[in-house]
Amino acid sequence: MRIAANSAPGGPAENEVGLVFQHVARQRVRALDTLLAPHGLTSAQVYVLNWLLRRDGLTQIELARLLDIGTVAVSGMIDRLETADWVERRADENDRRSKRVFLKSSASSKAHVLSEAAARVNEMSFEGLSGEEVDTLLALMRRVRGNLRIALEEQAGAHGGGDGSR
Amino acid sequence: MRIAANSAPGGPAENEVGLVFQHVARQRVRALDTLLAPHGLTSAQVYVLNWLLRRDGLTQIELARLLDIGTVAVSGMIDRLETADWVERRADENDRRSKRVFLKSSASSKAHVLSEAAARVNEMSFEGLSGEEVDTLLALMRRVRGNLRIALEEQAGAHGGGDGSR
DNA sequence: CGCTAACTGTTAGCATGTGTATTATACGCA
DNA sequence: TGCGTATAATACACATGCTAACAGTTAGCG
Repeated sequence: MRIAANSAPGGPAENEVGLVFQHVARQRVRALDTLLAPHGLTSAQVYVLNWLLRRDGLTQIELARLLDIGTVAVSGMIDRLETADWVERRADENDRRSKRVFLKSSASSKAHVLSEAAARVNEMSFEGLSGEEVDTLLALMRRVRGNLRIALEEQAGAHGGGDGSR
Repeated sequence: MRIAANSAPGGPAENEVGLVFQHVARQRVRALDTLLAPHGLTSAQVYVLNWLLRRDGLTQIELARLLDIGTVAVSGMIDRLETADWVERRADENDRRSKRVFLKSSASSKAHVLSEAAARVNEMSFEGLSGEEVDTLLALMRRVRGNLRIALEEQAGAHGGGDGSR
């Protein structure tokens, strides 16, 4: 099937730019999910577990900020991780609003699986790219992320916006 | 809050690489959704409409391939777009299994809104990057997408895999 | 102290994506 | 011709994200 080039008369080329970011992100999720499925884990869950491996006992709101998702999404994630016995919630001693999330041993013992899967997806992604190209790509992506972070804050603030839950 | 650098003892640096792709993709969705909400549209719906603006009457499976999602997801998308009266399904004359999706006038008349929103998100994303840097970034992203496309096919084929619905 | 505002987490309802299974149709080859 | 396979769309169940609304707790300030 042939698709018209970007400059098609009625076809906005801006759209294709957006799709490439969506596609890469989703492809990486699919690749990671496939690698993790035999262990009963998903990519999103592994992002949570990896932060906890670095820093056990994070509060849910700290996780939300690190993962750049809302507190509602974290709540659901921890529900599922807790049900599957990977983590447990414990009340914070100093602030009864907060709950801290701790890894259980079943999760800690899987640390190598998580790193290996992440490394494998990076290999798949960067096949044929030089180290320098990978560095360039990641540096540019981080600049884009920074741009969007600022722009989204302005966007939220502009229309009388929300509670800052993300 | 300070986060340990990538080389933290137990903390796999591979993970942070994955997150940057996830974050940029989600941030772009959020920015686009915010711009489109006043028009009663979402980013995913706009990706569909934009392809139809280029090529009206695509079948659902063609849309699935262009958007790199499964046929099930397309089915749901078109359900919602049809309910909101943006598009309509018509039976294919030559193949009674297929349904072709056509824009309704309410959608065609919004074409400029869609391009402007997409262009605005690109401005937000690429603020402060030179044209050359943007080209470099997009070229590298397309190479990554190509790598992952191949790797995912191998991954699917390797374990006795599926029906090729994506 | 007490009131108000901010913060943390959850519930409810929705959009978007996934995998698996099913139905209906089309096609290829004995 | 007819049987078996491939294809197109869908139903079902679930994971992940969102917004809005709420409850409980903390903190700030008169």
